[in-house]
Amino acid sequence: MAKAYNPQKIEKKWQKVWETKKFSAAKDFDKRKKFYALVEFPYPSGDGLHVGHVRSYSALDAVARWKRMSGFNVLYPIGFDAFGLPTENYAIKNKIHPRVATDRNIKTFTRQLKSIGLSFDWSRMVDTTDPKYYKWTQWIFLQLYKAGLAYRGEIPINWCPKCKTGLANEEVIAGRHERCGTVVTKKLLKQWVIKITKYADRLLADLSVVDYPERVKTQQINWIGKSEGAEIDFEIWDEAVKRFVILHCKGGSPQSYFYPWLKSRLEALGYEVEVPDLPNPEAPNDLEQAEYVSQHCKLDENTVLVGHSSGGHAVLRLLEQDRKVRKAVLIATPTSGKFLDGQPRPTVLDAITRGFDYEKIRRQCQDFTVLADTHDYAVPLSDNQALARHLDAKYLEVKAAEPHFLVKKETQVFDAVLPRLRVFTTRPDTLFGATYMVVAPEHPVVAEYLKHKSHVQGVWNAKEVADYVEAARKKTDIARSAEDKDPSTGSGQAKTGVELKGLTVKNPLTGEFLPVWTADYVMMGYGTGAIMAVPAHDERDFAFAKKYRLPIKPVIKPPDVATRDNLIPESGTGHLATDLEAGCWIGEGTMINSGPCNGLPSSEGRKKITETLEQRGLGQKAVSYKLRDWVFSRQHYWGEPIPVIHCEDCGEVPVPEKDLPVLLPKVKNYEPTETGESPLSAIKSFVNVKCPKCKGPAHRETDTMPNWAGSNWYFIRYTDSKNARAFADRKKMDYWLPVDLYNGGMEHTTLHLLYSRFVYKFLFDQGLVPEPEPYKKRTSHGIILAADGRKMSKSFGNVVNPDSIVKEYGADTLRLYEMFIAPFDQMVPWAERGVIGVQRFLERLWKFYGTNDWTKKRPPENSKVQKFLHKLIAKITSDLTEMKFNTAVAAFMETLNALEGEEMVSRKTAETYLVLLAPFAPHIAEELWRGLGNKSSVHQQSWPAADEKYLTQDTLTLAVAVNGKVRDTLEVPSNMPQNEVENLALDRPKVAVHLKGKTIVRTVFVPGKMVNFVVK
RNA sequence: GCCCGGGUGGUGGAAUGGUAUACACGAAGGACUUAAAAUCCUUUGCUCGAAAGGGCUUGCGAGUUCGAGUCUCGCCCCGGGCACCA
Repeated sequence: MAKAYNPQKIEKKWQKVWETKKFSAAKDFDKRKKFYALVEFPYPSGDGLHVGHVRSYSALDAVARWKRMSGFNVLYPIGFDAFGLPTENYAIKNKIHPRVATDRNIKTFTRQLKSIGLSFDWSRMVDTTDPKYYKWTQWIFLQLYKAGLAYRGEIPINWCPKCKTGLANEEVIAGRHERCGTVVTKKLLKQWVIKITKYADRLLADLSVVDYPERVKTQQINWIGKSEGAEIDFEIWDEAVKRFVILHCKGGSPQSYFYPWLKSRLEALGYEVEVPDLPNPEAPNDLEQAEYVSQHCKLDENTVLVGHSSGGHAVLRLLEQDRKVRKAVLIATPTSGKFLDGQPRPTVLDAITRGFDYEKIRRQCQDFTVLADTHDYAVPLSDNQALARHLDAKYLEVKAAEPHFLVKKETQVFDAVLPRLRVFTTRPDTLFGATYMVVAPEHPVVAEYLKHKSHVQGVWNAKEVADYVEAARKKTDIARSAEDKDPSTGSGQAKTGVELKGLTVKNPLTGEFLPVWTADYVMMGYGTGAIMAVPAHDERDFAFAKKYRLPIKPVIKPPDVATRDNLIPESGTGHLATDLEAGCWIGEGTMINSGPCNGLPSSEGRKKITETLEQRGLGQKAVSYKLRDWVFSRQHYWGEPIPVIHCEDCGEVPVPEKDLPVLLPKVKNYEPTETGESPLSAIKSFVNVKCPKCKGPAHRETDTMPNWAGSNWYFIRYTDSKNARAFADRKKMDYWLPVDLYNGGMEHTTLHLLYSRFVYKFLFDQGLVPEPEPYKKRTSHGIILAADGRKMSKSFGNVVNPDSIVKEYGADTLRLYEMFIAPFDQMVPWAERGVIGVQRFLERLWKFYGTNDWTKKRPPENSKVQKFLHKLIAKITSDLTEMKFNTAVAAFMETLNALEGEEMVSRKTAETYLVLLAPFAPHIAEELWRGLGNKSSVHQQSWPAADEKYLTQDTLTLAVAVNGKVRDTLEVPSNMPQNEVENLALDRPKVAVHLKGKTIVRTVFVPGKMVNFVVK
């Protein structure tokens, strides 16, 4: 067997054998213990497989093969994540249908993957663009929809002007689209959004039960961004308001429903409140009730009139009869007489029939608020809307605590009666230091202000505010944050903003009046979109206050500067010296200028102030997350159609499950449009459908899903990839899930990894999957850079195609090299000259097996060889466990080097070596194994165990050191007692030289390692 | 700015607080060859020395320890993530 090593020939040969024998097929319900190894399935781009794919796939292939040999029933599947922009762009550019391009690319990828000898179970292959697959992607969407976790909202979203599509927050990296690098802008679009935020806390908490690398966990923790603090309400001050008169509903009384609660809350804030006992509550007469109020209550231009349901009619009637009031609030007041529950209410109907002179009413009061309940059982929303229109009122639509606001505590009513600005802060302890407020330009209070509502002294700078809001809307995120450094301080940012002149709020604890600003350094999407600015203790507020000469009021005294004790704040941030010079201290300290809290440590003040606010109903503990809801719409062709139909009468109607999948139609033109509409919207036969509910005319949703939709759950499908009745059989899921080992790229940490954890948790809540976490263990490979240190990219022309390496060196060389090149989780530049080292190793291995005559009887091998072998068994086993593939390959090389120098290597040793090598270099191991005359495959051998007796040495090389410096080494039997070793060591001339004239004060003996003399 | 990684020969890298530089690439010298490639052998951290041998060395500076690449503190540099998140 002196043939030359010809990898191309033997690799093809064995790949064929393995495929026909189905060595890598996973067996459902097998009695062996299961092991599910998963790699992120590739996106089949036109560029073909990348050496980066090979790195993680061959590493996990080694693990999968090793696990099989260790007696596990291994599932190591593969598939293709084929929907998405790259294919669509490629198709547009080359005028090929994406379907055709995808099929072609999948074919290429399959050929390439197979050429590497990866032991995937190809029978379970999935393709996310296959209707049999995406039927279930759509089905999962419908489950989310039914659970109220998918909704359509008109929100400003990230928009890529180049790809002409909306993007999720996670797809924007440093203000740019992660795929094409274009600067992302904002666009107001009606979008499908998934409420991933509802799972924020669990996604965070369950990170403690999974085995993920620390860097992955931290990235997810930061992305979810939980902050604990408080929400605090600042009353929007109207100095004209002095008293409230509350008129109850039909069947009510001053003691019923929310009236006593509302009364006491308002009184606590210093307002006069009257809740008259209206006559004939069971059969209210608006004229009679208005007359009663007119006579018994004090109504003037400092009064706010509040009417609940039929009480609202009395309010309207009073105004109609020339009573002037400051403000009127109408809560769920009927106007059409069409009651949703169809119950008769004749006296209420009388009032409606009499009608109201809205023009006259509007003259009596400048400020109307209409509060509607979205799940009212009696008053339709349209009644409230009509009323708001007639009165030019501020219109609020809320979901009441109980339908029609019939409950003891109704915060929504309180909010409507007494408008307040709610802020979120992590530092309630600095409440006494708030000197102004800032709201995001998108905050509703700004729009109200511009509409001349919710203010008192008048709107003095409407144009300035409107211009600012418009400018902020147009700015990209990059432009917002690139407003860069303040030249005066070198840090902080030159923030912009304008005051909403005429708008004032009241500090709930101090009663101080504070101006309100709008500035784009406050984000609408975080917290409440409004902050209390504490310039003395927040760098951003500080910079803003300095620029606009707003007052700065210190309320936290930093720890003692003179002693420099306790200078590190709890948060770990802040640099005392510079902060103090700047006049801004963001750390902890002692409270000053804070009334009853003076002298408290700030951490305690936080608790005390929150409690005080809670007691007075002016605030509460709150948690805020940076995580945003997941924008799920894409205005593109090559994606899963969102299975929803819009009907003029029924509104949004989900496609019935029996009608799934909603097939992607064949179209001529799949280029994205300028308008933000999907190209599907031009396909009449697709768009125009019958409503599944009422059979009336309706149209289909034309947005498609993002590329992450199909990859959310693909690992579930692998357990039962051909199931036509369910997304997977529950018994099979119970057997295979969760994934035991999942390897993928760091770039997916806050995308695919987070999304799929969320979807899996959701499915778990629906009782559809067996566990709350999909992946037991996650590992991450480092990316392979090009030789020039840049990212491999077609545009740089530095991409290495694995085909050429396989052709020149063989798949085994490529596999071993990629494992050898660096630690698995570390990024590394490709260096082709290093490939030769691995190839030389395989050539030497080939020669070693070819030149020994293994058929001849050989004498028993010496224990030295046994030791090499068992050391190798132990090393390879532990390296596979710890995914240290680079040192495993080094160990194979080392051991071969050692064996080459030995005369007596038994056939058994030679065989075991190949068994160990089989997971790493499967082809050559198989060829040499069969060359030794074995009939069965090397891959079906069981994994050897290292024998302890060969791992211990009978002689050891000990280091002899003087004062920690090694001076000599000593060859001794491993069981030699300490005193004999010491005596031996003392006799060594090299040691003696350093001991001469000194006294030994101590001797340190480390068994098996060294002896150290400490001398003076 | 904040949060993670990381810094070891010419290069990729190895090292449970115990002989730093395994394994490999590259380089130099040699063998084989008419020659080259391939292969094999030798050398290869720096430095002083003819040699024996000595000194120095894991980004920098301190500390703990009999002993530190490894642990602690401060600083510098590189990579990644987040980025006005209140």
